[in-house]
Amino acid sequence: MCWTRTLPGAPSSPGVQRRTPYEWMRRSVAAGGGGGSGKTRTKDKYRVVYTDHQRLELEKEFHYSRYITIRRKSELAANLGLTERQVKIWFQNRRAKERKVNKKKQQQQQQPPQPPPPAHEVTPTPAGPPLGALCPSSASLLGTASPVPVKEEYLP
DNA sequence: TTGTGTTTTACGACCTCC
DNA sequence: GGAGGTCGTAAAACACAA
Repeated sequence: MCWTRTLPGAPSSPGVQRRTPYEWMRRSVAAGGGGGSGKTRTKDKYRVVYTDHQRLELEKEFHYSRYITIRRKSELAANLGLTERQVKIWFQNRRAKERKVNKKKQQQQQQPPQPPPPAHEVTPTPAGPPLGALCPSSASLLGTASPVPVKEEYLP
């Protein structure tokens, strides 16, 4: 993901208009977030699309720790207007995505070298960019560069 | 504009840990 | 036993080439 898409309301893409998040919020409050009534997969709305803000906060949390604590989960859910279940599933899916990406990278490294791209396309950071390099907009919003400060919740 | 491939939510099945 | 993990998958949302 990495905010390379034209996300609505994303700071890095002010002029681009994707389907406004408020539209789906309006239509799917009951379906989205489980509506507090259990099933979230309804005929009316199969799945909701999280807002940039929700995704950003979740991503930030994921950068702090790939496994969220119960306490942080409930806090985040309350702050973002999601259910704890949604937060949990988001982290599960996010970890799955990371594994998938890592697997892909490994496969690419094991493959024989591809024909060299034109000189102007050679990337200067072949050794795996830091988090911020992959997600510049996210990184800028994170505020700090990679040694990420440990949140007090994660301290013993 | 449309067809197609990718990404993103959400779930069920199964497994592990306390 | 319940909560939460992975894995696989469905389907909507999205990006992009033709």
